[in-house]
Amino acid sequence: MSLDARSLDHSADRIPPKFDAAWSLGPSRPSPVANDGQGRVLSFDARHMIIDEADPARCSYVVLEGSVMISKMLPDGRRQIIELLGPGDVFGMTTNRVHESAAESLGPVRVAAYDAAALRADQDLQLMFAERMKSQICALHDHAMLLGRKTARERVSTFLIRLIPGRGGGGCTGPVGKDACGVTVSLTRQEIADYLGITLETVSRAFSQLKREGVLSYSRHDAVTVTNVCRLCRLTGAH
Amino acid sequence: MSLDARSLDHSADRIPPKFDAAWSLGPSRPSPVANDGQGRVLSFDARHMIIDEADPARCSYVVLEGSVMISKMLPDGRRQIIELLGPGDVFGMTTNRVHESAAESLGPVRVAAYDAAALRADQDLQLMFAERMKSQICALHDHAMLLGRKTARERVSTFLIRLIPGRGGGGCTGPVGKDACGVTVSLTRQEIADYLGITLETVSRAFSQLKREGVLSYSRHDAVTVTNVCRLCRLTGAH
DNA sequence: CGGCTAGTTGAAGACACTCAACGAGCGTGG
DNA sequence: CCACGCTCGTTGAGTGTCTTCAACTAGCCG
Repeated sequence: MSLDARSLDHSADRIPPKFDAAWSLGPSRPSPVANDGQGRVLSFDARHMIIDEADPARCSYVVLEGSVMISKMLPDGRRQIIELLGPGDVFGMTTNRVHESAAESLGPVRVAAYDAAALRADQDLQLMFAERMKSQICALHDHAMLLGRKTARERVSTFLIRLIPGRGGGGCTGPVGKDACGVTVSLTRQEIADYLGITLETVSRAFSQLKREGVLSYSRHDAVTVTNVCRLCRLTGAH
Repeated sequence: MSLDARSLDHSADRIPPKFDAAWSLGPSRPSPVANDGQGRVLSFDARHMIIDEADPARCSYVVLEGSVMISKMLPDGRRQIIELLGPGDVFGMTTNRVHESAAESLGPVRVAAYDAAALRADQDLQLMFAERMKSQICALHDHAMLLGRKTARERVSTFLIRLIPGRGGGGCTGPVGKDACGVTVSLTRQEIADYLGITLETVSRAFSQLKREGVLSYSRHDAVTVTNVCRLCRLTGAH
C-alpha cells in the first residue's frame, strides 16, 4: 500500500468540495481551470508569501498546481490558518482595498492571478470563481464547526480523515476491503495546530494517543498510515 | 442616546462587509437588491427554519429584510452558529444535492429564493451573489480566527463590537465625542454561545464581568449600552 | 561533532465547562 | 389578583481539558 496520497486517482472537480483533500497532496496534476491567457501565471517556491495581510488588493487568484494556505494573525502573534487550498481553489477575493488574510505556498505552487478588469471581462471565469467560492464557503462552515465545537481529539481525527479522498464525507462509501490508507501530512505540527485552533503539543499528544491505540501508525512524521479509517471516522464527532 | 441601533443611518451596501452589523438590527430597511420578479419572495416569522440541514438543495436565497442565522449540528446535539446574516447577504448556495447547514430566521424576515435556472439566466444577479459571497468569506475568515484563537472575553467583546456599525473595523474612525453606544442584542445567551463557540454560562459571566468593570451597562438583557467603545475594542484582541 | 529545527513527553496551572441552585420576567389560569 | 409554571439569565463550586513551560530526543546539515 502506498504511503503517498498522490498516487490515488481523483481530480479536484469530482470530489465533493468540503471533503476536497487536494491540499494534502504533493505535486499535483494541473487543475481543470482554463487559462485563456488573461491571467498571469505565477510560480512560487515552498513557504513563500503570495499575499501578506494588509497588502493592497490587486488580484484574485486561482491555484493551478500545489497547495496554498490562508492565514490571519493577531497583533500579539497568535495565528489561525483559515483555509488549506488545492488546485482549482480561489483566494485573494476581497471587497476591500486591502487583503484581510495572508496566502502562503505550502510546497512549490503555480497560481493564476486575475485583476478586477480581467474578471469582469470573462463570464466563464466569473462562473468558475462563483462555483469555487460556494465550495469553499461549505468548507469554511465545516471548519467553523470544528473550531467552535469539537474536542482536540476530534479535530485531529477530522484533519486526518480529510486527507483521505472520498472518505469521511456524505458520499463516503464505507470501508472497501482492508480499511487502511496511507496519507502524506505536508504540514508541520505547528501548522496543524494553527489550523485546528489548538497548540502543537496537543496535536502531538493526539497523534501519539491515536498511534498507541492502533488507529494510526507512522515512523516518519509526514507519512502516516491510517490503520482503520472507519474507526478514525467515528472519532471525528461527525458520525 | 438611543438604545436601538436601528435608529442609526447606515445601509448594508456601505458598511465594510466583515463588520456589517445588519443582523444586529431589528426590523430593517429593504435591501438594495433588485428583485426583477425572477426570485420568489418568501416571508417567515421569527425563529422559523428556512432550510433544514440535509434538505434537498433547490434554491439560493438573498435576505431582503430581517436577520437569518446559519447553523450546523453534530449528531450528539452540539450546535455551531456559523453566520449571522442581514439584508443583502446570501445563503443556501451549495455544490451538493443537499444543504449542509440550516438557516433560521432570527426575527420576522423576508427573503428572495432563486433556483439554479433563474440564477444562470441573470448575470447581474450572479455578480451580486459573487460580491456577497466575497464579503461573507471575509466574515467567515474573521470568525475562524475568533473561534480558533480568541479567549472567551475576547470573543464576547468582538461580538459586541460587531454590533456597533462602523466601529472595531479597519475603517474605524475612533471615538467621536462621548464614546458610548447602545446596541440591541437580539440573540439569547445560548445563541451567542453557539455563535462564539463557548457555553452560555461563559457568555453570561463575560457580560457580567464587563458590566462590573464599567465597559457595559444594561438592565434588560437585550438592550446593552457600551459605555466605552474604544476600551471594549482593546479587549477584542484585534488591536 | 555541534548546532539547529521539529517533535515528543511530563508536570503544573489556567481557563472554560459541567452541574446545580437561584432569581427575574412573562404568560396562563384558577 | 396572585399563584404557578416556564423560559431565560446569573452565579457558585468543582472538575477536566487544554495550555504553558520545560526537558529531552531524533533527524539533518554544515
